Amino acid sequence: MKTKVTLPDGSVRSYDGAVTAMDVAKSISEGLARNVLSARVNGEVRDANRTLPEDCTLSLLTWNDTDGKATMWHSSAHVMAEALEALYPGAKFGIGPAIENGFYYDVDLGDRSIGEADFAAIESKFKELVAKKLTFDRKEVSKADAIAYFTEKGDEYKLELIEGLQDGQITFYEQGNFTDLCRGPHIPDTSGIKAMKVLSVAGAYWRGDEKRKQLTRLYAITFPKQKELDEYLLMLEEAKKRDHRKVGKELDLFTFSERVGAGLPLWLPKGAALRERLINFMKTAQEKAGYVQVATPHIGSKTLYETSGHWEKYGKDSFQPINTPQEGELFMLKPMNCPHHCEIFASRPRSYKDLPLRLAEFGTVYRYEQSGELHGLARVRGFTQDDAHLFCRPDQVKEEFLKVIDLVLLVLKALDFKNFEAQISLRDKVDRSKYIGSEENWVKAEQAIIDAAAECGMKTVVEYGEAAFYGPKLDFMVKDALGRKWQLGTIQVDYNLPERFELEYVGSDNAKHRPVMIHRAPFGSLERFIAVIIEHTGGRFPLWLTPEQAIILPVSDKYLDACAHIAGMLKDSDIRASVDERNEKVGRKIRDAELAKTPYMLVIGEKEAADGTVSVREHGQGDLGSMSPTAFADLVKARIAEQLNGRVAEKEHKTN
RNA sequence: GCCUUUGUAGCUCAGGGGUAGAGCACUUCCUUGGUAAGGAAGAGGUCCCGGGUUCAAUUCCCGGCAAAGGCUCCA
Repeated sequence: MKTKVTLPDGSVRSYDGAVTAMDVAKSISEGLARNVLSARVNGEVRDANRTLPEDCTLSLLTWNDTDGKATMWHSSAHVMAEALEALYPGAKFGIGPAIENGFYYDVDLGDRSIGEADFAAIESKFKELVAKKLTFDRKEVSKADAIAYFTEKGDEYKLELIEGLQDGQITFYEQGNFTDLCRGPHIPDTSGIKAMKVLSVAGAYWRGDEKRKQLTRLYAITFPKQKELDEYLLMLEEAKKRDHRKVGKELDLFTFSERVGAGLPLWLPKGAALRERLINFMKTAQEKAGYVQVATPHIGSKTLYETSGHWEKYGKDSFQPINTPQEGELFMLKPMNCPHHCEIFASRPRSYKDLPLRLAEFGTVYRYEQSGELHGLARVRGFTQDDAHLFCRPDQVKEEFLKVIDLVLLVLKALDFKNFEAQISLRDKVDRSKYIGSEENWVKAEQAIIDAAAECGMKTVVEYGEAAFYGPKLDFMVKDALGRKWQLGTIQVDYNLPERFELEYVGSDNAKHRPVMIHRAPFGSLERFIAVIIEHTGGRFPLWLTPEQAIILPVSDKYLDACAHIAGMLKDSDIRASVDERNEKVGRKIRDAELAKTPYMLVIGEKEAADGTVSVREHGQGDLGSMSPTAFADLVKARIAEQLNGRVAEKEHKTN
């Protein structure tokens, strides 16, 4: 018998008799064999020490492969479980998968609990086990034997998992003193695990069901080198430094108050001004794109939300209605702007010539979020959407999508997001019972979205079954500077509300027609959007957006008058600048301005005061030399113009 | 809402059964200094809130509230 193996580079190797992936690795090089964690055989990831089929394609997976990492983390989860079983006898185990960064294991400790203080003990037990160079032995077992094993052990979670499996497809993996129900694959042995850290502990419902028991979920990560763990921990520190809650406080942008209430942000002057700039940016762009601005109140009659259907669907999970003292009328804090906008559409007869009608409002809405769900500005209970509703004819959907996409791209460019993709959410391919609206309209709209996205040449993924019941949608996902994913802008087609509000327009045929409604919010919400740009930029906002564009630093208070004069000139050029009048040395003023992330510092001393120049220093760059105030103003304006056209970003990146 | 952790000066944090500390920020004074921290003095606290144990609680216990990390949910 011969085994024929095709490697990723296309080369074919032939072996006598049965071989494993590990054998193949050894035949290539000892070094490779040491690094092999698992293998992809005919597309399936398997243990490296399993016998290969006679004819197969093989990729040897190491730490450099996502699947290789996942194998090591999954094996690490088993070892951590063994450690937990040793430290907490009688613990029962749920599931322990590898995740994007590391792994976790869900465990039922009975009435015991694990806190951060216990991490060290778990880590040292883990290291002790790993040092034994444990191997993972795969065993195929019958369903009856599997049930017998875990009945004996008294682990009802594993028994429940086994129940869902087919006899003949059940495998156990055994390492050291620990045997687990597991599909595999696993690493050859634990000698490659050189560093381990328990990261956090949290509660997690068994099978994600809040009605079932809450298990203790222990998150951890392992690495093949201590240095890599150190780097990972350093990266986590970096992310912490960019945390919008921390940066927001440092830059005096916003705050929260217990007395005002959780999840209700208070915008400080600098933050409020930054918000205003974003709003004005969007307003200007929307005006150019043919939107009209409307304004509606913060509450609306409960009847309005009964009409829209929101009351029935979300009423229980909303802030409860407020009532009037005399008449007992019920009002809702508005959770969304669309019902109000529908009423504006319905306020008078509409002709097809009026369409598309684009109603825009920076509308503040209030949504109840569970207390545990609140998170800085990213998840709040009161927030302002850059909302608009487009009422159009079915044949205008694509054109409107194109225009909205343009708007979103403008935003992404102005904020220096280069890494993004569009997700198109369509109907379930099979089950169409839950969707409202005619087949014809859906087909048309889905095609319109796909075409519009294609025409813009965006990186796009299509998800079937992700559409809302009322229409298909397109969401923008961006990656920030640390590679974390965020969902920002959204564009959604809605067939439901026009129906419920019985919206109509008169067509060219003089008959009544139902308009299509499109919800869209390029920022999503200002709160969330600002949170994302803070974390993306680390607080070093684009020049056009930043709170203070320049700070003027007198070398001594003899030059305060000269500084005031420069400040006035800059103000006339619409540049945001102030004078640091403190009785400190320039070195100190520069340091503070650098820490405050002020883009430009203008030093004024004897020389500048005499010849009317400014000595310019750029944040993070250092001294740029001196120039006239006008030249500086021009420089700032040119920078801003470039940023708003989206070109400066790439340039800056190259010089960095 | 649930699990784990946390709550001490404006900020970052130390401390601990006998009514409290540091650095930065702040105020005043000295200093007038040229590209990342000049010096000195001073002021500032309901130790998150409520209850309990104790001769005595900021510290220990219980209950709230808020925050952090998760889970669940999300128009």
